[in-house]
Amino acid sequence: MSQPAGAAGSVPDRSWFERPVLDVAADLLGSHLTHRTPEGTVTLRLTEVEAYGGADDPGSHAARGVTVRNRSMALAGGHLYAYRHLGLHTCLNVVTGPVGEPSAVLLRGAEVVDGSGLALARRTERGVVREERDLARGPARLAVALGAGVDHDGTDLLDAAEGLELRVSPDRGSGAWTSGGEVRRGPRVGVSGAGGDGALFPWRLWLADEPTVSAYRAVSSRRR
DNA sequence: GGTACGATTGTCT
DNA sequence: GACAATCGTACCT
Repeated sequence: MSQPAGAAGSVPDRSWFERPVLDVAADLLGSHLTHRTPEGTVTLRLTEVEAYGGADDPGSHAARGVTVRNRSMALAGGHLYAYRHLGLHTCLNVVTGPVGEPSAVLLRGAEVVDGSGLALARRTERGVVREERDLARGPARLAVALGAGVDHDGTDLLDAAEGLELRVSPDRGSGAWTSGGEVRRGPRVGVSGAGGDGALFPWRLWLADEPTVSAYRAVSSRRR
């Protein structure tokens, strides 16, 4: 398959991922994530992410240290941390920081810029897709559209043989967007516990005016 | 060994 | 707007 003209961005190196998690999160917005499989290729443009730190972040999986589930968070930056939530859904994270310092960026929303037919087919298998913007709006939907699951946990994005490739948006300058919408910041979605009110950790980042950004939902109090 | 709960989503009212 | 689905992990006894 030939590279489309004007293919967005460049492939970052390891040091790009080993920066502070908030810096990486901000720079991931607008970046393109491609997954090549035998059935086809899907490329996403990331529009919404959330940053999660280590022991200092009470909302993070790593708040109580590295465990079997979150061990991928402590890998070198540039790896993928994928986990199953509620036994139903898969959520994808890009690991940041150096080895042994768990932190990651949760991919919450994206626009399908290539392979929308394949993404739609994958999503339709799991339910009804009402609008095209819903293809990858929400972390679990994003994972389905991309064709990634928990078996991609620990995958290295810098290893081309894995079929996953990240390209940083060419619009990214030194920390500020010049086009394509501005970066907004707010409390993280659905995080319960000490980090739930978002006052201390407004680490959800998204691009303003993007229809693929998921709606904010406060922590719901549900009976069991 | 047992139990509570979660970085969600889809459906029903 | 509210709730059920569903299961692996963490924590407690």
